[in-house]
Amino acid sequence: MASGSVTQATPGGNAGSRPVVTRFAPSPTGYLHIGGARTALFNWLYARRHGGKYLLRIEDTDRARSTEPAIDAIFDGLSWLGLDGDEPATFQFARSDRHAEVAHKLITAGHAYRCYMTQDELAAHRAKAQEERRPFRLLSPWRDADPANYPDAPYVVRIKAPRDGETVIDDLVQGQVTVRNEEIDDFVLLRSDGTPTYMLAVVVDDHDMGVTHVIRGDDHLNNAFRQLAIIHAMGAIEGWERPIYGHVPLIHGSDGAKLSKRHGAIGVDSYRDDLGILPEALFNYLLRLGWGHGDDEIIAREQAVEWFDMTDVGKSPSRFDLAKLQNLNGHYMRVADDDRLAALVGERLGASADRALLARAMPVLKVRAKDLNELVDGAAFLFAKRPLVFSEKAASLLTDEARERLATIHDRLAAEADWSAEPLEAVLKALAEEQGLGLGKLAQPLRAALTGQTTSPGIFDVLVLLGRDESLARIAAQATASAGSQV
RNA sequence: GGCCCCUUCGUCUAGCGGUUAGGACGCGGCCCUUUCACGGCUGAAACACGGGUUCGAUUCCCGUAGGGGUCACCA
Repeated sequence: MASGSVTQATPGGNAGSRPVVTRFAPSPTGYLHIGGARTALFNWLYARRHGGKYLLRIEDTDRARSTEPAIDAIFDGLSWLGLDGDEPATFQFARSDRHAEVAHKLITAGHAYRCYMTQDELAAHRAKAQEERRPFRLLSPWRDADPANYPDAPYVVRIKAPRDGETVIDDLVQGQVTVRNEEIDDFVLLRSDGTPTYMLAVVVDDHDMGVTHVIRGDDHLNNAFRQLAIIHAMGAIEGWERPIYGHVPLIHGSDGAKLSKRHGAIGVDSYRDDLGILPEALFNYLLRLGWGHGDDEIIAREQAVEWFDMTDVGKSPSRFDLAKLQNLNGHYMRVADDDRLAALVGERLGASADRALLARAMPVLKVRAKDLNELVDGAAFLFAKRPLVFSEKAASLLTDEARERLATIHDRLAAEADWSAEPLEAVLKALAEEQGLGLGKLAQPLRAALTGQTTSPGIFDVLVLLGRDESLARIAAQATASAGSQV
């Protein structure tokens, strides 16, 4: 698959012939966002599809920005989506010594060097380049300096990047991408305090973890060329192999701009807790963002493992569409287990909610909701206390005429011994026919009296769910009250 | 600005030289119906533009335009 650099040998070849090992390597500086979740998903899927391993690595080398809550949120989000790593996660910061060790090997072999330029000097060079309107390219005077001339001052370690030729990547998603080596600067490997940079750490960790396939966001495509410089150098020293890359296009917000806090860049936990999304729905949605399998839309986890491949990942960025996610969520709620849904809704409703009642109501409740929040709203009438609170529309339904009918309905229903849907329906239909009315003329006021709303599950289901006593009490409350008062 | 990538309905996508350009979400209409949903049927809606290559381009090549990414002692 991956070809070598045109001008550089790639000792050891590539990782394509080994068993697949993928990894998801988030930096814990924020929460697990939608883009990260999809990257994790693709890595998981690719590993499963090819019978390989899927690993996790926390890139916490930025001590100032890495936080414990962020790490927890990432693990929590991944776990919720069923994307736990196959082995305990690696923490990058803990491996600093190993990273430094590699940097020193690079120096010894002449592939890296100490650079004594200060940040002020660098800034000055950059400013000058800016002023002269030419691209800034670092040319460190220390690249080929004699160690005998090293001053007693702080230094960083820089890679001695190749300056001739070009580097080629055969990307699983993007295809063949070529960059001239002169575009690759002598980036920093070790900071002046001796700590490794991200660029060094990823390469070393990926190598040590045996990662064969690096599947990540498109924003890393340029980095791949830098990382390859390190890999090629270590390849010359110890035979390191280059991984196979797959750079997945980014997910944008609904306005086409980069996902930001303003639109959609909320954590995965927010989709669960605030938007009431089911994990299987987000899984399915994310899967279809950038990847397709013919006309298939509803794709279960097992099916995804069977079908997924990186070659089917599209090359263009996609926009996040909440409406579609919610539609998918509606589907998954309808097929979800009633007890599970009852538990989820129960959590949100608090201890007072009767789980058994919720579970019994679920079949007629869940077809009317596209997320857990709507499910909670739809279930509210079950636990409402008298006197009911009426919506404006429901109140307007309870006219004097309607209240009179409710009185009749109350008496007829009270006379029915078998409180189940069929006989209750028979009673109301008989009454409607007797009065020469459509069933709706009776059902709508009844619905209002029973639920305080104008929409609800089928009225006979509501009657049964509420039970004889509560139903009759709610009807009586409206039948006896005079129009206008809302008891 | 340099470098890299991308471009099919509003959105997600199928398509891999010859199709009435298909599906899904959303939107409109109809049906079902005690409300709202679900479900069914149906309608409007796309190949960014310009050159090539070819008997023939949505499909291949080159430009243009637009969009995105990246240029740190952040990751």
